[in-house]
Amino acid sequence: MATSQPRTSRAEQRQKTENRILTAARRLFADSGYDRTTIRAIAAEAKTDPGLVMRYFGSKKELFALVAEIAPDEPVTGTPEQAAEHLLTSLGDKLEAEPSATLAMLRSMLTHPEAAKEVRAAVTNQQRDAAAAFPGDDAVLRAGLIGALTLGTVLGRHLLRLDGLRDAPPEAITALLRPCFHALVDGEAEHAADGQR
Amino acid sequence: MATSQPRTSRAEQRQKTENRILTAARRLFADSGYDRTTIRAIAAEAKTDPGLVMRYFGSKKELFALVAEIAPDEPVTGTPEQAAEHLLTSLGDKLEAEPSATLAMLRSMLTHPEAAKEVRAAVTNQQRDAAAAFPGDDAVLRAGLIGALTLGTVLGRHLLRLDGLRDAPPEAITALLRPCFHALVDGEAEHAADGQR
DNA sequence: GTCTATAGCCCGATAGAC
DNA sequence: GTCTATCGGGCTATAGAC
Repeated sequence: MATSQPRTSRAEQRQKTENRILTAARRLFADSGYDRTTIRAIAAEAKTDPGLVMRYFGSKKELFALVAEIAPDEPVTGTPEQAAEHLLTSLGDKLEAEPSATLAMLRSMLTHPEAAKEVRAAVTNQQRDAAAAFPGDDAVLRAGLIGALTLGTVLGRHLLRLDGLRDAPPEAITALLRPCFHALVDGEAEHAADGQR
Repeated sequence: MATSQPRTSRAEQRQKTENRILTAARRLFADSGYDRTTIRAIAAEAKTDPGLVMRYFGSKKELFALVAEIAPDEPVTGTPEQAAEHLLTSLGDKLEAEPSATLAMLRSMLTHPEAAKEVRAAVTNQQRDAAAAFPGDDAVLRAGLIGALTLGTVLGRHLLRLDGLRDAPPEAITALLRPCFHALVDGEAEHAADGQR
């Protein structure tokens, strides 16, 4: 009547397998993007079989949606100067280490429509409330530019691994971009091509 | 002995078909990236059949390599201020209209290794000789940042189509980025997080 | 030369054995 | 519950009919 009690129960074993699958999926999606990552490869890296992956997570699309995510940024508030510093700090964090869940999303954003939607939504969100903290009537454009610059810098560091960007200390990069961000927040475009300020 | 002379010779007809294939391939690669673009779809859009596409261009990889390209930027020279203005003008051109050959490359750069190599090479090239025109010992990093910012802005406009960036006049964007570029060229990082300049 | 038919492969997903 | 075998379908690439 009494069932034997193994050292690791079935439930525990299943949990471990699920976690191995999730970790493998995150890594492979981040490395190769949605299309080039196969259920078979995920199963192999997680040391299980493709059938289990499908059984646990339903479909490749669902698995991607589960492991790829962009952590929402903290809302931007305060004076323009505080907003700029906040955005710089946030960029510094992304440069320090971007979780592979985010890299999976970024890697796929140009070719997987679902990922494109997520990235657009994340940037647009941040853009909307950043713009509210900026003076001037082209605040949305300037906030969008900050989003684009941030994205370009993160891409250059983690995905394209450009010279210099690849291994510079995050503070060196944010220090260099500080004048950029403050200029964009304040909205002081310079008009002359030849006069220097 | 004399062969009849049709109004459009076989050679002309073939030329026209090849051109239709090339145009279709550029458009589809730019829209959907390397993996999601199929030879079948290219043939359908060019109003031919997949066999001919393969016959004319050998393989999907070769066709992509033929139609996707990044036009090399003009070399950066002159004083730091001139270099900054040159890079801004170059960015303005890319914002005005990016050829679909380039968009095809950019669309695929995160998931197709060949495209990644090409984009890296293009950025690194520009970065190298830009750095030579900059003062300071972290010139390579600053030049790399300008490359990353440029890439982010172009991506935001043409591929992600972010609010504001999508339809702003190029001059409005370059005007806003002018202080950024000049600051990065000169290498005047601001150090204090709380003091404003 | 142009196009049709299909080979050969790998995929995501499923059914059923254990 | 876990895993194996396989289905149905899409792809690139090729072979052969016209």
